[in-house]
Amino acid sequence: MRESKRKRLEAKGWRIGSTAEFLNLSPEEAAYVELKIKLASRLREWRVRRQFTQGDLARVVKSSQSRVAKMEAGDPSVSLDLLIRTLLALGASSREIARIITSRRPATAA
Amino acid sequence: MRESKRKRLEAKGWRIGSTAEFLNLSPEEAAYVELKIKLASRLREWRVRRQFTQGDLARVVKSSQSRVAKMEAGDPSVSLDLLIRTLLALGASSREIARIITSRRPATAA
DNA sequence: TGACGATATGTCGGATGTGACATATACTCC
DNA sequence: GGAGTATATGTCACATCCGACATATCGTCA
Repeated sequence: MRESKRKRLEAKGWRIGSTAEFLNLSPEEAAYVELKIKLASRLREWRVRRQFTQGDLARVVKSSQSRVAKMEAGDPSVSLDLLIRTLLALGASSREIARIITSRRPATAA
Repeated sequence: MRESKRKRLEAKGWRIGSTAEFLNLSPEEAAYVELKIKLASRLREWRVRRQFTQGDLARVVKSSQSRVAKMEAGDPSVSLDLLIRTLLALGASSREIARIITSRRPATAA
C-alpha cells in the first residue's frame, strides 16, 4: 500500500525526496527524524520476518495495534523512547540498537 | 562531589555495584537505564570539556539548569528522547550517538 | 462485486515528561 | 565563618505521549 501510494503520488507529478528536504527541518531535527525512521523500519522488519501481525506485536510489547502502526510509520506522536524501549523489549541489545542507528536508511520505507 | 559522596558511602560499608543489580530490573529495563546513563555521562563530559556550566548548556539547548542537572544524573523524569535530542542539538551525529551507546559504561559516573 | 483480515488514521482520557522556579547543598576563596 | 558560584533536589502548570477504541482504507480471494 505504501508502495502504491508512492506510485500514485509520483504519477501526479510529485517527486519523492528526503523528509528533511520537504519539510524544512534544522539539522538536528532532521537527524532526529532520521533516527526515528531507522528504528521504525527495523521494527517493521523484525515483525514481518517473524510473520507477526501488528496486533501480535502489540500483545508482546503490551501496546495496541494502532500504536504499533504509528511506531512503524514514525508518527510524530511516537517518541524515540518508545521505539527503543520496544526494540529492547523484543530482545535487541544496545549494540544492535547502535547498529540500527548507524545503518544507512532504507531507500523506501518498510 | 560525586566522588566524595561515593567515598563516604563506601566508608559506611556500602558496595557500589550496577544499578540493575541493586534495584531488581528486568533485562530490558536494565538495558534502558544503562543507555540513559551512558548518554547522560557523555553529555556531562561534553559540557565539562567545554568548560560550560549547567546554566550555559541549558541556554544553548533552551532548557533550564535544573533539567540539565537531571539529565546528567539520568533522573527518571528524563527520557531517552530528551537526552538524544540534546546531544543532537549539540552537534552530535547519529554515528556518535551510536558510539556512545556501544561504549562501555564509565566506571564511576561523570 | 463483497467479505474478510491486516494496516492506517483520528480521537480521547489519563499518564509521563518538560521548563521554570525556589531552595538546599556543595565547593572555592577570602 | 561568610559571600559567591555551581550543582542537586523538590515542586508545579502545562505540554506531549501513550494505550485504547472506533473507523477508514488496503489487499486478497472467491
